[in-house]
Amino acid sequence: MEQEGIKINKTVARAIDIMDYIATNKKPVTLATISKELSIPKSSAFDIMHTLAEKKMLKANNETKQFSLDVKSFEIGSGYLSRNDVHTVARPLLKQISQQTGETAFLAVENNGMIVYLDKVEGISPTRTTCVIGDRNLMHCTGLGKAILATMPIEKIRLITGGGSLQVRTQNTHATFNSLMLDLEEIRKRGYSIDNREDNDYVYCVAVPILDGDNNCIAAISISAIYTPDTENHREAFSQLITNAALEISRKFGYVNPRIYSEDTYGLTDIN
Amino acid sequence: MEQEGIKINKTVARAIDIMDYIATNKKPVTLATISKELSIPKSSAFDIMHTLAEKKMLKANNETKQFSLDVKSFEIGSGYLSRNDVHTVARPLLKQISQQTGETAFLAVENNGMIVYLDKVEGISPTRTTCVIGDRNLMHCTGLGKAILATMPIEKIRLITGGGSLQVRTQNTHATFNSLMLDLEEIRKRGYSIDNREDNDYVYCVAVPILDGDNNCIAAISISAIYTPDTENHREAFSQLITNAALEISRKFGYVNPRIYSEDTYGLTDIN
DNA sequence: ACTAAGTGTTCGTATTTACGAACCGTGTTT
DNA sequence: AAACACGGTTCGTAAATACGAACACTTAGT
Repeated sequence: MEQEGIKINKTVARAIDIMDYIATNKKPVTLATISKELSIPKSSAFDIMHTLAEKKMLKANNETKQFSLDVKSFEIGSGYLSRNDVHTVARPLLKQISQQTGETAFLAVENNGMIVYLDKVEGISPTRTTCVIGDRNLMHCTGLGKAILATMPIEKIRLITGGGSLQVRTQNTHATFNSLMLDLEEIRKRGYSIDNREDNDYVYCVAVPILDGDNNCIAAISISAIYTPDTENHREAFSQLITNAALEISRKFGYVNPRIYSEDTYGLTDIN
Repeated sequence: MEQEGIKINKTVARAIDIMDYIATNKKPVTLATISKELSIPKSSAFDIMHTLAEKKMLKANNETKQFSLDVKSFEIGSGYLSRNDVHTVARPLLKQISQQTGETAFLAVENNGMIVYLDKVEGISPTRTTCVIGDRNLMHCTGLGKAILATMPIEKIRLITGGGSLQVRTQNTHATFNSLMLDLEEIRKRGYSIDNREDNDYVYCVAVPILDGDNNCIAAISISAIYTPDTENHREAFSQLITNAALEISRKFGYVNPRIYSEDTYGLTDIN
């Protein structure tokens, strides 16, 4: 591992790791914590964190000696969305879907083997589902994640999931790689993924990937609702809406096939 | 200037500057551009940008050789909002205000002498106003900016605005420091700021600051509408709504005074 | 009251990075 | 087709950072 020719600059890598740690750990942290958790010498972390604070990336509380994120991190992060085409193209469609169904519509991308929620439009339903924008989640137990996995060659799926037994969240979560692969095959035939309480005991969701002109999966969108015994009755309507929206978005990125999961979409023909 | 005892780490400062540059310039940039614009030697910028790319902060397009922001920047930026208390406390109030008026409600903070838009809830009005979340704007010509300026001591206002002639955006923009100071004094008496087409020829807006237990201004909220000859008729209703909301939010941060601009709020008694 | 354990901070030097210059690859001009 | 311009990449060494150790300060324990 790490035999890449890329020369990693230790200082900037540490700066990012520190901000990432503070962003994911939902509490502000002290210099000592960072030093311990990330195995960075105190004096080194000191220099880095104080420059980050000077640059308004981190906010230093002089009383509690705790560091939290500051506005510049937000400004830079917003820059990602404002020039991320998927986001701007998808948003009106998400709104439309949310209005038509009363449920919440989501947009997510894959990154480092997990999904990252980019956007949501909450429905008016009193029992609507939600999530925190920017948060990560597992792929094998979410509708969005499975929709994306189904576009990938088997080697990549194995790499991401680990290939053996999978982390279980509910009674319905796929516990094994083989079980997941069978589901992915169905997803490809069906044209959309279903998450029937696999991530959360109360949430039902259908999702479809977004593809570009090179048949690369660049994102996925979903409709998500609180599960009730008659949720299945809405499945057909939900899947139609979400598939049409995904096709419309995909076409704006040059995708030309008439359906989302075509043979060209994924490099995989048999799952053995 | 800059005689602080803080030892700035050149490497992390540059890394932040690079991301900041890419975030504010709305186009992807090449290594050469960064090197020229930020006066960083090519070979140094090379190392930094490639580690940033490795860390998923930047995305490197191997064909066009252009760098843009990647998801991690978004994730980190989202971390700011999810633990920024003002944001979570203010959001439901913004929603409420937007529903009651049909117009757009905004939340912004001050940073480095400018306002940064943190959140908005767009109204249903077909002629609603909007902005890009995460963007910056001038203080002296916006309702949000003036509401915040009015809480500051005169030295700080002078520092931020430059103290002399001000950048003019419309016929109504304050062109001089003195003109602005007279307005701020009125704002303090009135309890809220008015932006009557000072930033944009078509936008009218009322705004109020959010204060914490130490009487520090931590943010501002506003209602913004397309200007029409009868917009003034809504002023009283708008200002009541926004002031009540600001007081409600401020109290959650320990603010105890019965009105927003009390004598304790700002260190300033006369403007000469 | 003293000790101990926890912070953050400073400082000198071993270690790492920075960066000028040379190189490579592409596309454009002459 | 040679020369040029303009981008990215590599490399050796001057220059800047990293970091162990010592220090200072606060809080908790005995």
